[in-house]
Amino acid sequence: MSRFYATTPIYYVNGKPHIGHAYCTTVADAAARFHRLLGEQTYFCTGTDEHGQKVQEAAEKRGIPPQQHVDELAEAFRGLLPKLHITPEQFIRTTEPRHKAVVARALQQLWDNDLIEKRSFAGWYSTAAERFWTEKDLVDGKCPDTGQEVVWLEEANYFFLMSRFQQPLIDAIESGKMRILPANRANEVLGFLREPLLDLCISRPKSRLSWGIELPFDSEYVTYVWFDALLNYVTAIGGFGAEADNAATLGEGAAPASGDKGTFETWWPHVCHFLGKDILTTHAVYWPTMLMALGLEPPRQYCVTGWWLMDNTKMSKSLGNVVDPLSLKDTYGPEVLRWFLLREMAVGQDANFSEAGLVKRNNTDLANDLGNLVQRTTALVHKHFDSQVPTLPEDRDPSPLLTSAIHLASYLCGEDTPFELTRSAQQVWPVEKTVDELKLHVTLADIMTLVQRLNQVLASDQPFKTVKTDKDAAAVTVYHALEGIRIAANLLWPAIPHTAEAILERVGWTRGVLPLADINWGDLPEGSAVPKGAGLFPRYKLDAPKDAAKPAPKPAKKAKQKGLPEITIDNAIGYDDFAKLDLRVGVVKVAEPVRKSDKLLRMEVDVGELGLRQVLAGVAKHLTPEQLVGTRIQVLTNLAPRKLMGLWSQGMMMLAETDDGRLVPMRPDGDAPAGSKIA
RNA sequence: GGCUGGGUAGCUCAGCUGGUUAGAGCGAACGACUCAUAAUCGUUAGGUCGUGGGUUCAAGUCCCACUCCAGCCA
Repeated sequence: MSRFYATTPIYYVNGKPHIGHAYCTTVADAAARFHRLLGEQTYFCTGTDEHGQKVQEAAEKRGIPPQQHVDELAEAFRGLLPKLHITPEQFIRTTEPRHKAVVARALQQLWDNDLIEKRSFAGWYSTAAERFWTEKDLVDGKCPDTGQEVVWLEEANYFFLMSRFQQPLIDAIESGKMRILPANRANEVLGFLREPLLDLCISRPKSRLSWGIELPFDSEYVTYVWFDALLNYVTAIGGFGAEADNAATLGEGAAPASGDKGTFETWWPHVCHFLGKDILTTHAVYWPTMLMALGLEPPRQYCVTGWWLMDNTKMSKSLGNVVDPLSLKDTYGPEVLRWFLLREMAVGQDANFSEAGLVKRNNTDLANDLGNLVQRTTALVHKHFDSQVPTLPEDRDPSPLLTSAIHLASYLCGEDTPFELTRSAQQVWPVEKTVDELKLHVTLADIMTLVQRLNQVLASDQPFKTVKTDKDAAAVTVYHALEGIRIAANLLWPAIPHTAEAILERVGWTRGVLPLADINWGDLPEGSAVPKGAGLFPRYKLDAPKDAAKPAPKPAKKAKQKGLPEITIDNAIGYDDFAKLDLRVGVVKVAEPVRKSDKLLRMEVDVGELGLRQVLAGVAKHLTPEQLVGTRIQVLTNLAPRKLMGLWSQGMMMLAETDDGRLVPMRPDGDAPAGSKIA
């Protein structure tokens, strides 16, 4: 059985989590889940990087010990995961004793094998940038990055002899042993490796940096970020003697499951490192050479993700263009955010982030296509099939289009079934292929073609019609539609896990999410109960940006119909404009004159679920309080509140104004209760 | 400055080893339907495939130059 060990970078705790962290982790989570669907044994680890100067300084600034400082920040990162429905097997922190022990053992081994050397080194040091510069790097004698003063500093440090592994690394990449996706990133690394590879400085004197892991062979130094951070990938799965510590720290059940050869060999090198393109060199050059020096295989696979842009520039605090996309999870829910992140961005490329884009993805993919499909299908079951999965009648074959949907599903699941390609599905790949290539956006698009095909089937088979004349025919369509939904939901589980599980229940499936190999069309048990429920994905409307260039108002459509006179509407509004109005039936509970006003009446109006609203209306000359109390009126409830005569008005009473200036309240006919929407 | 990749319909992009009228999604327009969350289904979109040369019976698809953009490195 093949294995898949997914990692994210361990995130540096010098700030709060942002969309970049969330994205990379979400992709890794979804990829791990997809591999689980493929029947592979998977392990997924993320965590935090907690040493270094910036952390040390931040803690000093707050006047608290660094450990306390990082404990708090690590929690911010760890706490984000469940909010995004991300479920790693492990969360690792570099300040944990088990990890420090691994780092010490690894460094000692390299020292013993003469792969680490002490060298003295001199250069212009910039405190602000935390690094040395050469003479020609300097700009006007100052740090080229920060523009701050630099000082000439001479110090001895320890160097990892990385240069010795240049050729083995090139070979590993070119032979495909170390696979970097997307491919252009591999070229980038190879380009970097055309130049001579230098040795890597891996230490800092304690005088400059105390918050780090001490070198086992020189207590005057701590190790700098590389060995400290990158080795977490090995610690997490029990390398360098961490098995016992892991089991003790994580608990037996939570530690990586041991295979026949022990935990570390179980997972290494079946790893896929997910990372942003900004840390490609450290992961694809420093890290594999470190592993080679330690006698280990280089990582098998990398997935390099792009950046989310705002208005085509990188999101950055200094640019002030950060609207904290993460907060959108609170507005629209984690599943919608996950869907947007996974579906909108081609893995490896940059993409633009916008709330409008997220809303659009939600509305078109999730609400219109998927959610509505579930809704319309189960509605038929409730109306005509006693809320049970219909029984398939004998001797009735599915329609050709329905058959193609069935074939499409099994094709996605990996069977070599031919199916008819249509205009909207010209190219579809088996899930296994696109997941292997980590083109998850394509995987999701392909699965959605199944959803679209099912909508086509309903339009063409018309079960809502045939159910009246030929119930067996309707039963065939509805049964298979439910089955198609069940399989689509199963396949979508890696992206939208909670929703997928909810959909499975909705179609009467109780066996949960299955691996692809166990998905068989027709397993949905006839007669199982189909529960009722509300819509899965609400549609959202987003106000158009104020400054957006408004398209020229279109001339009103001319209604062409025989016998209907043509009219021209100069000030026509679209349905969307109308839909902005929240008109409700209200029941007047209290009505009284407003002091010092001969026009205004103050009312308290019950508008059902919206509660009691205070409404002021200028009708005192036309109506008495007695004519209003206890009666029903129409209220516009989402008009911006306004103060009149010192009193807030939280709604507008709808009135007809006659030519002679009388005001007549609009009274709802019938018995619609308070709060009913008027449309 | 060096290296790499890219400039294809309003937007986002597919177009493998050169070969019938250059494709999809979104948006837009029009039509159909009414089971459903005003949703769904269908039809339509004529874009000098960055610019200029070249190879070829034939180039978005190969070669050269130029230009613009992005990334990596220094």
